[in-house]
Amino acid sequence: MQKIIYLHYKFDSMFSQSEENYLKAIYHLGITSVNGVSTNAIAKKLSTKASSVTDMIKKLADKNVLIYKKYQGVKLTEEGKKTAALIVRKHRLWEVFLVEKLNFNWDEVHDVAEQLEHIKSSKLINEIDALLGFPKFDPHGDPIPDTNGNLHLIEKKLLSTLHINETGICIGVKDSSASFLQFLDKQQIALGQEVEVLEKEDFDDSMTIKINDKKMTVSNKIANNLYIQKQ
Amino acid sequence: MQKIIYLHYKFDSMFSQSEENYLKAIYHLGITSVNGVSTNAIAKKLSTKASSVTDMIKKLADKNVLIYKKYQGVKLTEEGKKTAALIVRKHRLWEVFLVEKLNFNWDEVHDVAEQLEHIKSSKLINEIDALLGFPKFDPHGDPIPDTNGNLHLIEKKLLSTLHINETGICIGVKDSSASFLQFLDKQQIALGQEVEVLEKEDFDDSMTIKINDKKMTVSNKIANNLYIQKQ
DNA sequence: AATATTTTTTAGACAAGACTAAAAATGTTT
DNA sequence: AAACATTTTTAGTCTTGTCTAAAAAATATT
Repeated sequence: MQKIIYLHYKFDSMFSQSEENYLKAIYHLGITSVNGVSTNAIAKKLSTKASSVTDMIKKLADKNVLIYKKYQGVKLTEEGKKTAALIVRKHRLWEVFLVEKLNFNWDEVHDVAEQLEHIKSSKLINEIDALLGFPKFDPHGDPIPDTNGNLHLIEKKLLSTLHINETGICIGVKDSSASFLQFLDKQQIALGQEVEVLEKEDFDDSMTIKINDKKMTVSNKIANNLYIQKQ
Repeated sequence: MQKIIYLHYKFDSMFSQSEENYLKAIYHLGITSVNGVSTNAIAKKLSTKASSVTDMIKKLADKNVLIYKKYQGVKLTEEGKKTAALIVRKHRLWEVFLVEKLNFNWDEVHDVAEQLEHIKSSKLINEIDALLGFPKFDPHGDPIPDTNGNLHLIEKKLLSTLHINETGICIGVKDSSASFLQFLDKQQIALGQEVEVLEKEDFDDSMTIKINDKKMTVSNKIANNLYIQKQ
């Protein structure tokens, strides 16, 4: 008599930290494009070499989280998308936790969340979610995928695309580098504030806006990195 | 003209996850003995092979966190002790966090804390410490080292060493395996409860105690794993 | 003190993940 | 379509951390 043992491979997660980082990078890169994600794009995103990427995507293809045809780039499978989304979920929930509960500023959370996102415990992340009151967005305005990896996309435009007299609410940043976030802090620009476009300068694409009841001029680079929800 | 670059190796931590696990194991094993910690003891603690241990302790000796002489076992240096103590600090603070803030039971925290203890961010752990109100003990009654790695030892005895009519307070467990902790839960024995020894049985070293105003008989195995603070 | 046993170390191998350099495929020009 | 440029892959190497098997040292036993 022999007992059959069912291996529950999907118990929590079967991916190494490195594999998770690749999945997340491909997920982020693939979200915009309909085509496959190129080896070089992945290498650039992860600050690694194309040859290392080729090695890893072969491994991930064997694990059925992505489709790989030589020289054709890669595409995540449904399983791959879900796995990646759940890592993103963890990352963003930890960011909210750090800001809401531990007095981190929004420019300090990234590196720590980058580590915390790899902690394997579904109870842990669900309890964090509950502790925070099931937030739907992280401190940079990015949406938090639900427990199934689905995310509720919200309509948003870059500030730079608004026309004169249009108004909206500042709901996110495209560039979430510490330097940009610190710049916004200095200018007292924060998410949730109301914005109105007063003037646009053709010469350098700068624009004059009223934000938080203060009038100010922002460069195109700034306007290109602030997401606005149209009212 | 050449700029001199000072490398701040001590920034946060220069140890790999594996190195940290070895340091912690040696720290725990060395706390009791005055002699060095043997290769085999480390291998057993980490469920690895003696040959792997030899490799690693050579590397750690090169990094000046321990003293190693062939066939003589190892001893942590002051730097090694501090490094290890700070990992233990993180582990125990995370355990408190999980129990106090995330509804974990004391028998569920170990594996998750084992992962969380490797997160590198001094701000993170200090904020967790503050959020918890600077606790001095973890959920199993073990002391939490301070930011310098020092720990305040408290006088405690095993329940098994108490004599008839002696009383005390249950303040910790020696064995913190899930099965022992679940057993205590079932018996409604918890830290903080008052204990009085009513009877001791010479035959099997079991003892009858009054705990939490309930009379019960506990085996020697139990009494050997419960720490009592004498009143 | 000699032998047996246990512990520890060495030597060599392996897997994961990264790298360099060169080859192959694809894309772009003219 | 041929030549050039870019991207991607392959082949081989390296590091970290692990392992097995065998050798060496320390400890225990007779």
